[in-house]
Amino acid sequence: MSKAGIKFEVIKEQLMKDDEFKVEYEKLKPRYEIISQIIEARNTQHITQEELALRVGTQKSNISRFESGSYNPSLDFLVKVAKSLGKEIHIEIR
Amino acid sequence: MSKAGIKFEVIKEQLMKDDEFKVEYEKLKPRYEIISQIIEARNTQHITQEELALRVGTQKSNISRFESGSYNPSLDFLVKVAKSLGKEIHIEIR
DNA sequence: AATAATGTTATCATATTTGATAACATTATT
DNA sequence: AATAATGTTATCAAATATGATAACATTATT
Repeated sequence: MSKAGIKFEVIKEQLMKDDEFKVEYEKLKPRYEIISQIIEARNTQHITQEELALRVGTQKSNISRFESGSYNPSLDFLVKVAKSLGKEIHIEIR
Repeated sequence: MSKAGIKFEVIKEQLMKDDEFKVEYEKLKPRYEIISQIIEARNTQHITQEELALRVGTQKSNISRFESGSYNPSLDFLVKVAKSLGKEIHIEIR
C-alpha cells in the first residue's frame, strides 16, 4: 500500500472521527445551549450557585453538576432552574 | 357568617385552586408544548408511533407513553425523538 | 498572606426515566 | 362484521437523574 493510501486511510479515519464528533455534538448541542443561557442569566443577575440552589430547592453542588454539563437533565429540572432566575423555558423543533 | 361571606370563601378557594392550577400549568407548559409539536410533526409526516419508535430505537409503547405526557422526559430523549422526525430541538429562556 | 466566598468533585441513597414485553383498546380497511 | 393497523396501559428490570453531604479547589476580599 502506498503512502498516499495510508494517508487516505488516516484522513478517512479522521473524517470518520469528525463525523462522529459532529453527530455527538449535534446530540449535545441543545444541552450546552441551555446551560450557557442559564449560566449567563445567573451571572448577569449576580447570583451565586448557592443562591440559585436555594431558590431551586437543591444543593449548590447539584447546580454545579448541572452547569458542568455532565449529565442529561430532565425538562422539569430545566424549568425549575429557569423559573428560579425569573425566566421561562421555551422549546421548539425545527 | 353571611351567605356573601360564605360565597367569598368559596370563591377564594376557587381562586386559590386557580393559582395552584396556574403554577402547575406553568410548570407543565413546556412539556405539553414540545409534545404537541412532536405529535404534529409525526402526523404531518404520516408516521406511526411504531415507525417513530423504530427510528428512535425504542418501543411503540414508549412513544405512546411519552406522547401522553405522563412523565418528565429528559433532554436527550427529546433530542432523539425530534431527530428521528428530521428536526432539531431548540431551547431558550425568556 | 490569611480568610471568606464561591465553585467543584466524589459518593451515597432514592426516585424516576427508559427500554422491553405483553395484553388490551381503538380505529381503519376490506 | 371480520381483520389488520395503530395506539394505550400495566409491569418489570436496568440505567440514570436528583437530592444530600462532605471534602476539596479556586477565586475574591481584607
